Amino acid sequence: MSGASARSPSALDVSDMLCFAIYSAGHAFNRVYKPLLEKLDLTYPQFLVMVALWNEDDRTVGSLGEALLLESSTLTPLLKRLETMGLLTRRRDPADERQVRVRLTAAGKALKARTRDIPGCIIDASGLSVDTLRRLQADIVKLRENLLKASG
Amino acid sequence: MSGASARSPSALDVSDMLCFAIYSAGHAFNRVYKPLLEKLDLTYPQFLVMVALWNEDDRTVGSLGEALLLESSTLTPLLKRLETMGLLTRRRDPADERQVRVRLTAAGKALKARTRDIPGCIIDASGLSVDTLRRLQADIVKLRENLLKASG
DNA sequence: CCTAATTAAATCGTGCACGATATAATCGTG
DNA sequence: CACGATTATATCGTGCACGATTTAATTAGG
Repeated sequence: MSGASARSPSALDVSDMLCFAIYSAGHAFNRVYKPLLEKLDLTYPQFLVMVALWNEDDRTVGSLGEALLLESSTLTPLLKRLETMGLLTRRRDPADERQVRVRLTAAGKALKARTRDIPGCIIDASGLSVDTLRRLQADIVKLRENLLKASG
Repeated sequence: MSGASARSPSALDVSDMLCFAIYSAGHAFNRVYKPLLEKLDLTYPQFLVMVALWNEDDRTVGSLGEALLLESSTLTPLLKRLETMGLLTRRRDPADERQVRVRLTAAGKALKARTRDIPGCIIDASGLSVDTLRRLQADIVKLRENLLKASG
């Protein structure tokens, strides 16, 4: 048999690769979120932007990008869609016209109430205890920090 | 202060969400892989397809989709690009013309030699011990299985 | 057989995601 | 205060990713 079945730490087989586990777990999360978010007419990345704004409103595009680790080339069209839906407004900051300030509308704020049961649904779908989830989350954040450090 | 800072298990704040940790860790992995894969002229999903084929050649599109948890609508254009690059061939199976068999070319097989130091680079970039990585991988695979079960 | 149902890929439309580049405003230095 | 450098966002091009639909081949039932 080939070396792949030896399951060495650096095995080059998708089923053994942590990066693939994370890549595919991301897709799996998306599949769980999709029916829940469709009721709100949001995609998952749009939902993340809304969560960020519910926790801190009136932010610049850059501040959102820092929180979500996304570039303006990703956020700008996404924010325009949310603006078209009437969930937020985008306006140049008069004090510094380079910046665009993103603010929730009343509808955007109101939408939060309709997300109350989502965390519970996700926890249920994960099939893991809250303690396990918390530990896993901390480990992955640590991993992410190391990876970002390594990639400059 | 808002409820978010209480860090309750179902806290609706991106920095507390496991799904976001995984989503952003996926992006972080991509950033580490990018310079390594650019030398091979591969994207990360293309690399995953090649890894799958290095471990088992002469597969159908469906078999690749099952291994990588991707749909034919994702794989077909991706495989066409790899075919254009001369790394693989796509041919209808004469025994069942519904299926398309994907086979590595000599160039595709040869490319594997140029990936030898990638696993080591990734392990280094992760900043974690091989044991920790292995445990994390197993936990995330379990999580993924639960999520896929829950999403039908 | 021969048609209905099933299966396998491909196609299409929408929405991320990012690097490279462009545009415009602000800052820093002399 | 002028002008080069920096900063913030937007634009463009490429490549996933998926659901819905389409096309074509195989299988099953009568």
